[in-house]
Amino acid sequence: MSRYDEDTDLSVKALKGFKDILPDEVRTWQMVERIARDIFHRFGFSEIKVPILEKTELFSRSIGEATDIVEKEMYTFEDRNGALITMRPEGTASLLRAFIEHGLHVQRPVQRLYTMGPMFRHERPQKGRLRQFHQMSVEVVGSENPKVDAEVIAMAHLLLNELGLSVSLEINSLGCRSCRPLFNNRLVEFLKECSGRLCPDCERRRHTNPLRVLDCKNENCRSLFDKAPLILDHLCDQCRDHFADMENGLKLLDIPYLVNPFMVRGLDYYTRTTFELVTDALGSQSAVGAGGRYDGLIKDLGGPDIPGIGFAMGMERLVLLMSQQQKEAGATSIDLFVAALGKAAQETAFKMVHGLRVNGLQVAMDHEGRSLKSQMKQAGRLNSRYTLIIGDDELEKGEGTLRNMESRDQASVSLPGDLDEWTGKMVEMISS
RNA sequence: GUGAGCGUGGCUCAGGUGGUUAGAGCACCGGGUUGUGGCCCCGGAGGUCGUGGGUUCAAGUCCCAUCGCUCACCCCA
Repeated sequence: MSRYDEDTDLSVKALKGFKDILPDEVRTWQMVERIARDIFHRFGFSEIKVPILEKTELFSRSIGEATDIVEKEMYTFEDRNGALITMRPEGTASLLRAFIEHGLHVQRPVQRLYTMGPMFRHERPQKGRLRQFHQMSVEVVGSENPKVDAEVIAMAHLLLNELGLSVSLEINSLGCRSCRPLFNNRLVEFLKECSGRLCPDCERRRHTNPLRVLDCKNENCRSLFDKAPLILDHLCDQCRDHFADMENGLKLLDIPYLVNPFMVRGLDYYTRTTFELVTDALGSQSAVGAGGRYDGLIKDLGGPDIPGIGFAMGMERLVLLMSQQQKEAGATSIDLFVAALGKAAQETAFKMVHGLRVNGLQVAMDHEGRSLKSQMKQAGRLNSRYTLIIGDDELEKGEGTLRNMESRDQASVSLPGDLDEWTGKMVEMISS
């Protein structure tokens, strides 16, 4: 559109990277959310709802000042009072902020929480990546036991499983604040030796974020990294034991996994265990879920010095996989369609339909005065189990025709003398 | 921020080297069955071809610009 038309064209479209989720697709979303909540509850998690807007500082302090997310992807602006605020780019920071603010750690030594909702990052949209996207964010706060890591990973794995999706699990450890810096130094030295033979991106990352270099996709770089130092070989004793215990936990639960020593995370706060649930079915967006441990984060945010672990799952990516693997939610159906012919019948039907809805049935009718054939069509389209046909003849006789749409059997049913009594009978008849 | 591809009715797409009223399938509405669905048949409504400009006697069809969408890089769930 030219600028001229932007002025005259009154149609407004959604922002780039912002999507409407239409009813057909929402059904799959609801299914995913229902199954997820069910599983989270089985594992003892409680839902928490947190705001979408936070002080910008929350994210720069947790995610990391130098990360791409904070540096160039956040929706940040001044509110009307001049306060610098940001639309959350991820869920963990907000959840932990709430955790700290309300002192939840004193209620229970170990807390299991999850939240779901929209996140915002100003990136160039592509397959499986939007500017407003949705995540489930799951966190266990207060335990550094590696069994908890394994348990959380097992839960994420189970969720994918129950959704009928096949993805693979990759794990790694990033070490802690005492062993990671040592490894980092060694890596920087190694990369210095490689200088000149790395791809331009790696040459840049070598300085900005050395760890990132390790998961470069460039073939040439990868071959160079055959001899690169691996974090797993440089873990301190405690981290090595922690990783081994976590692995053991996965084995005890029969969770298949792959150790990927090149896996890194885009958020600075991760320590020790990290993991990703990956697929090759989403184009370049391979991770449907990812997470890890963040043992110093809560303290950094002004809370008590307690550890935590969690993960996020991308709802859009889950739903995309669901449709690709033909796991979408099936068609919906209703209990009854009332086909009324003529004005008097429509008025009676109007009352009946409301009475049935009040009593819990899913009921539809047509108000446009269409032909019976047309109304039957609507009933079929709505997947109605029954259709009640009422014309002027039926009104006079005091009997309607109830058609079982699947078996095509029809029977006479009396029309309401007393509406409440009749409604009760209908509900019973149709529910059985 | 960089690169590539695409932009025709609600949706999916046809429309060789420019030439009379722009097509199909799905969806929608009506009819065939004077009061009965999912199949079938018939009919109907709905687009001026993203937008602007240019070339030409003539452009959806060529050129330029612009907007938008998509995918990829980067990064990430």
